[in-house]
Amino acid sequence: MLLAEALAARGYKLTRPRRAVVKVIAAAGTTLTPAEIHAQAQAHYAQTGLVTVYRTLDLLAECGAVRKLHQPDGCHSYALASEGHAHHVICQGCNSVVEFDNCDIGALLTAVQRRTGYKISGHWLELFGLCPACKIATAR
Amino acid sequence: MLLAEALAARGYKLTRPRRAVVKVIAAAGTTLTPAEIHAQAQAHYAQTGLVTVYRTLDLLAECGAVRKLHQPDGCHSYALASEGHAHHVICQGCNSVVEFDNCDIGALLTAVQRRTGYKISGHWLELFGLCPACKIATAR
DNA sequence: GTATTTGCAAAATGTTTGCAGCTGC
DNA sequence: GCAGCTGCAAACATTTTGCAAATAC
Repeated sequence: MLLAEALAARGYKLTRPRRAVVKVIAAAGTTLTPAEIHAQAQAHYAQTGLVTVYRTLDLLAECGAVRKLHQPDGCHSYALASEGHAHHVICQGCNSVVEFDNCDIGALLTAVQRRTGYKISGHWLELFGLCPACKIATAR
Repeated sequence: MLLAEALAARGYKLTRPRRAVVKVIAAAGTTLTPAEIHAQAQAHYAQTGLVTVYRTLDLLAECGAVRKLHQPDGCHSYALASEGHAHHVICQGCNSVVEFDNCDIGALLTAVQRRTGYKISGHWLELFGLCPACKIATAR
């Protein structure tokens, strides 16, 4: 389990509630809110507290193992993030997420830098749409 | 004042607090939180209530005249948005924003659609960096 | 004149903090 | 054994709602 290793590698203890949170996120394949993670984590370890979920999410985000996503209806969900630079595509039907890493917007960045005079150091890109399953369901 | 017209065109009344909010946003050139807007709006119309700021922001966002921005440290700020499809570049030094509209990521979208099988219907892109002034200030 | 809009107070929601006890290493 | 971690309760911040009074048109 990569997430767990990410924590251990940084000297964080692998406690039962952390394991539970990590399991839930790793297994999900969808965006999850802290409350959802909390509810599901209790299946793995019943005493898991919501506060610990928040704290663990902070930790995982800091390690880059998880990313906070920003959806039209709010900014309260998280998803697994793999190593390196990647972005997410989110299904608006079922919240499933997949990552993609071929984000070549270098030319765009250069153009914007020239036009605005800003020195651009980071960007944030998210795509929305329908996953194959929801695409079919909607077509009916 | 374009913002005000956007409201009037949709049959909304142009009340004093709404004018105040609109003035603040139009004059800002930076991202603003509801609380900041509220504070500044009171210079134009002292009784402006925070609740009305929230309601006016909803209205303006619905008209597309204003957009909610998502920054690393939170998702509580708004900025003026011009007509049509555009994105924002935000200065991490002073929160100034400028828009750009040459967002040609069509090739990227096609590639991601092919690779993931998702039907992509929207995207969200924001750039972060330093404005010319902050760039100079930082260089010292 | 009337429907819309307002501000206030209160409620709801989401997140963080303080702290005594528990647990992984 | 001890630092780090936990859950609880309470604090906190932000946003929403109910409602009577005020206002734009």
